[in-house]
Amino acid sequence: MRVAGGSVIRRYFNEELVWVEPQNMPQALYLQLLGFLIYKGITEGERRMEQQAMQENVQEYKIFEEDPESKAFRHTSSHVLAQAVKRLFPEAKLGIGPAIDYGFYYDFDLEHKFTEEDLAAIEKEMKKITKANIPLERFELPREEAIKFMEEKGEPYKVELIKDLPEDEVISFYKQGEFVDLCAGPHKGSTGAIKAFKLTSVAGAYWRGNEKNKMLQRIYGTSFPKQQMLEEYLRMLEEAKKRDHRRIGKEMDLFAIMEEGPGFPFFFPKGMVIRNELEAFWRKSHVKRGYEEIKTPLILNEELWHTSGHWDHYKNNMYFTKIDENNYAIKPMNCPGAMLAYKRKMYSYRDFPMRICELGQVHRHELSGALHGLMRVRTFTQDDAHIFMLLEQMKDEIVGVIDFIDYVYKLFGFKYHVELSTRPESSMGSEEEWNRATDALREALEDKGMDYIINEGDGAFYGPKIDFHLEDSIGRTWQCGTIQLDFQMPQRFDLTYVGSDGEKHRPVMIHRVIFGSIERFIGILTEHFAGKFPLWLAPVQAKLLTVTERFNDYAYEVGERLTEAGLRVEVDDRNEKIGYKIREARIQRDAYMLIIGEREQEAGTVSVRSIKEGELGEMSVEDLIAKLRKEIDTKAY
RNA sequence: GCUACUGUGGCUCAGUUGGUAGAGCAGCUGAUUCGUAAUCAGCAGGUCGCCGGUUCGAGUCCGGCCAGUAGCUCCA
Repeated sequence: MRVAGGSVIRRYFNEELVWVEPQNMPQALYLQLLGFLIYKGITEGERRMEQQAMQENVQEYKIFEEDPESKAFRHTSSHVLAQAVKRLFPEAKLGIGPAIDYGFYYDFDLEHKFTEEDLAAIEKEMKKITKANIPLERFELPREEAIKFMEEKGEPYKVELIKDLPEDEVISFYKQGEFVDLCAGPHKGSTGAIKAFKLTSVAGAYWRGNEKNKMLQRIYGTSFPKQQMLEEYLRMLEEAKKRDHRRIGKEMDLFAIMEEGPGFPFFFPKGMVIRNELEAFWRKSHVKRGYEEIKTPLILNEELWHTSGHWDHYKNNMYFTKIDENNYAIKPMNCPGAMLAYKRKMYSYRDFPMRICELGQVHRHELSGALHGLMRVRTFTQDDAHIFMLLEQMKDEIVGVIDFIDYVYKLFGFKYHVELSTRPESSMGSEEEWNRATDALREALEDKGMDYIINEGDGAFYGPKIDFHLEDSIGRTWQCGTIQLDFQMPQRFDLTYVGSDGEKHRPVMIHRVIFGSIERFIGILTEHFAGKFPLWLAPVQAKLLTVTERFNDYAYEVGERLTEAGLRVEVDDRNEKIGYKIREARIQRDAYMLIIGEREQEAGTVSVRSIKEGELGEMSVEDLIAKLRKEIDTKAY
């Protein structure tokens, strides 16, 4: 994984770490880097220097999560966990126990449900094991013996794992004291290497990730070679939590999800400012790229969804309703509506490529346990587009969309990764069509020289797709942009155009989104910027704070001028102390605080304080307006 | 949907072995007119998620439902 050198951390404030707006580095990446540094065991002072160096010229960093040495370290931690559990609960059956990005986990099958107290007891037992500094020894067994070995130990899950290994695979075990585990390794030499760890949570997890299998209990933990590193890491997690979009959304009064509508978010005035600015930006940038906008209905009859294939492949996620004894569905996707819009008239090959976009609100019945703030909801607005074209225009169009998405994400300073998803089990169309479509996407990616992961069987039911994933503040990734190639819908809806030969032909179509969903995108933006949005998105761009009520008139006068200059302004004219007003404005993440008192009134100026940069000193109102306008206009379309 | 946990005034949280709700902030009123992260005082605000059960008595125990959190599964 490559990381371009970016600004990481700038200063400390009252002992508390201040997160710097990651202009070109997402929070999670920052955490990873820091985790890596912590892992390397450097001191606070060294770390700051290290960070300085990172800012200036470091082009590439190997990340904690991928460092093989630290991975082995966390993996050994999971074995220690399993050993401790086996000591305390001998009847527990072992599942799997790998290292993960920031820690490790182990799955157990056990009647008894692990409690908080159990975790504490297990931790204690783990301490004993690490203190005893037990050496880890690797040994190998032939297949049959390995199976017999695990059968004798009464580990049915391990037996299953061994049986599923390829015939020629070497079957290796690691032994530490009385504990033996099937494991490919590598590991640390002994349990004493693990100096600091913490079990963080217990959760259910299906055996081998299949919901038809039994649900096992999974214990999560994290570990480090030094206690101080663990503490540092846990503090980082706390900091990351502070930028959770659900928390900031509440603090800034942007949006909320209420008990009366699970998964159906409300947007309040300040949230709507962000939303409307995003939509305005979206429209302008689409017009510039030759898109035309449409709007299709939320509700369409059931017949349509049979035609589109949604009935067969997506029914479980749809909401239905009845109107005058006829069956209707609330749209879970915008494509069928777009198909009908296409079919309203005849087209020539000269009309292509035809790019039709739509901010389409969809409803999907997501599982209750999957809902998560704005990131996973039951109604959301896709910034959708359908592009109709000739086969030979396909690659250029895909490349065009990739560039568009890249442009938008870079504008916000997002780093992202790309996945290519192939044919799922439940799908329509022929093998040949799928191959052709998948190849087209792959070629476009390779043309652009983009790194991508292949995600087997994860495509949409009507076609393969390229997904763009952005990270949230604690490193979870969320799919936002996607480009999906579709040979099915045009067939199902019998879409045609007239070619140069005067005959009817079938157009090729792609679906794509850039934000993915406006809701999710706002959630990610909120965390990415920790609520300190770029000025063009900031709900309040300038907040006027008067030192005493005597300066209210002047404040309103200045406010008027700023409003006329097109800025979003609020005046805090309350009878409160200036420190109090500043504190509140900071919590609200108002972009610029303008302090107005005696000095400013007399000089006809304002004292400027930026949420990002702190005090900037006195400024004339004209200069301020020029500065803010310039900052807003850095956003291009 | 599954597993575990959680659910007390707008927000953040107290509430001891079951005896009939408490704080801070926000809000309102008044005083203060005070220069860069919380001025002081007073007032008001809660059928303790909902329904049922146990009990003389339940925020506190039990059951069901609803919602949330973490993870699994699924996905923009």
